[in-house]
Amino acid sequence: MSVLDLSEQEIFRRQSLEDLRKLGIEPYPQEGFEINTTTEEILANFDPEKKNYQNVSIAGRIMARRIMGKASFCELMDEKGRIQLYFNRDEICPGDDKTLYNEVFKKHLDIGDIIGVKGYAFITQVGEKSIFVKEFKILSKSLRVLPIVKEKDGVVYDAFSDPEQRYRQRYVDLIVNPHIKDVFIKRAKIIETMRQMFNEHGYLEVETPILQPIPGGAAARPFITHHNALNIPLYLRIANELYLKRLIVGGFNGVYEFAKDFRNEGMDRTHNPEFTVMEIYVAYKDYFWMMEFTEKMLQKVALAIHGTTEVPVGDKIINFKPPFRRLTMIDAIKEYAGVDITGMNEQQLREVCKKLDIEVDETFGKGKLIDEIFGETCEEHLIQPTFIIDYPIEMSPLCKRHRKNPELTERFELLVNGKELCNAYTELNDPIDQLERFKEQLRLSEKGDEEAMFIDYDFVRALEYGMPPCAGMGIGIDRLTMIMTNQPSIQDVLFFPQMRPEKKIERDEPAKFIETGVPQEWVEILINNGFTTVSALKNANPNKVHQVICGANKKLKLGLKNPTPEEVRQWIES
RNA sequence: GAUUCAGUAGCUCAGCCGGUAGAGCACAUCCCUUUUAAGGAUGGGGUCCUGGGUUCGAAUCCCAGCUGAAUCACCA
Repeated sequence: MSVLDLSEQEIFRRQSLEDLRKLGIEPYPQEGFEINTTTEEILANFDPEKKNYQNVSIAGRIMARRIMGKASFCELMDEKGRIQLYFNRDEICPGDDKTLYNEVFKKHLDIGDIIGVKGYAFITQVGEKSIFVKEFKILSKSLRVLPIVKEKDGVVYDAFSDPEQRYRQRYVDLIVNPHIKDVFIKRAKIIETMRQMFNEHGYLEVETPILQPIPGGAAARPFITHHNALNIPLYLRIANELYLKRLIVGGFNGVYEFAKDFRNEGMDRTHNPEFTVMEIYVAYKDYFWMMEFTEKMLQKVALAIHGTTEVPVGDKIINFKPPFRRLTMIDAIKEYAGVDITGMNEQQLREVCKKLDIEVDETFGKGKLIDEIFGETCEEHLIQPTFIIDYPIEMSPLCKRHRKNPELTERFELLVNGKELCNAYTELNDPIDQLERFKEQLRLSEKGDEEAMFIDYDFVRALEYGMPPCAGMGIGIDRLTMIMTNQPSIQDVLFFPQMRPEKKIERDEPAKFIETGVPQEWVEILINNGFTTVSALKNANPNKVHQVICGANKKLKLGLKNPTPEEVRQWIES
């Protein structure tokens, strides 16, 4: 990296780094730094009358500096919060040599540097709990300038708010917007709460393949990759359902997995190509049992995060207190679209769509038509948690037929805030029916449905050995976190959401320019004026190049002797 | 994929009926012994996203592109 690529401030910081080394101070020391408390504990518990916290050792990042002659204040931020540090020249440097304060502290420390300090807690004249620093140690020098966010009386100044930069450089976001951490702490708590509940029931947490030869268990386009040693294609899983059910065949009564799934589809506020789903399968249960289990689970999660079942989401309050409303899909359509679709055939359903002004495709079968009607007319109304039950059979190839109506399946989805949160079935364990359903999917696929499922013969074989009756449920952890933390976008509940790659500027070494005949003094000027590669220079108009570099020479007052246009032509044509 | 908006200093943004590029914070030098969005003085720092066009002259107007955001559409 050339010095010209650095901002002035970055150059100053690199200079400080050198100066520190010259003073015998290693800016990146090997040894650790013992800490014995946190900013949070001191601020919460320090009491001058008790004379506690008189020997503290803490470490963190410098987030603000106020220097005034012999005394200075810094703000130190650790994982838990910020506390003010008080530096006094004669305390830091008791002898005659004031270098440590005047040079090291005042000149070579910057906002963003990580330091360790030892000292005692006290209260300043203005009444702020602070640390009186007796010693400090540089633990890591920061060479980049942090965006500085200031705050007074709850008003934030110069917030670091550009979403692109926040997501691309999440580490900076977490430093300067520490409240972002809360979302992720809550996310971990949500998962912990669920895991604890499952374990109490005696269910086993398992891991199943992410690289799968057949991407099964859902309808979605997969990511494809290749295994060299076996010379076969492999898919990143779109779901783990079929593997978990194999384990139920194998004799476990309950298995669950927090799984990263991958789908090669669009990205938006509620979709990221990789996302987390929790799936759980419990033997000898049906979907009614699973609804109650799901209600209890969500109630526990809401209580763990909010201490109440009432959760604020946007301008709404969502109440996770069981029991949740249960509504069949047909009744939902009756209620919100005002149409009774009971017993309708495909043609009649098409007419309903037309009447309701719902766009449909020729390839849609009955199931998809009903799903469209439901999606268009009902979803947005289902704000409070609502189980939508008994889906048409065409949409649910892994779900058991309804015990009373063979056109339907024993499936429920839980809708919250107008969005699907959970999906669950009484699982299909009839191997012959399962094979038929897979074959129907194959027909849909041949008809052009890109998301129709593949046939997994090994899974059918497993069912042929016998799977106990079983209920299964999947829940989107990212969406659950969005609801529980009141975040409108999936990007805000993922540390590192998928982004387009950053544009890289191609660049040749200066030596390559010199090889083609460009005098050394002009190389950086060319690079800085957009001719970053030799080939870019070769493709340029010689007159333009001449004008640009002569212009730069004049503008930057470099005092170089301008080359003749003929010389420039030779660089380019050589 | 469609529409709208945005891209100017390290950060937040102003300038946009064309005429030498601005502020606050941050940074540098100096002053200041308890300050707190510390303060005072001085100073440095910009391919005004990129490429074309109009023009004597473009950050500003026009066209195209890139990147991002919002809304909508699509997607179990």
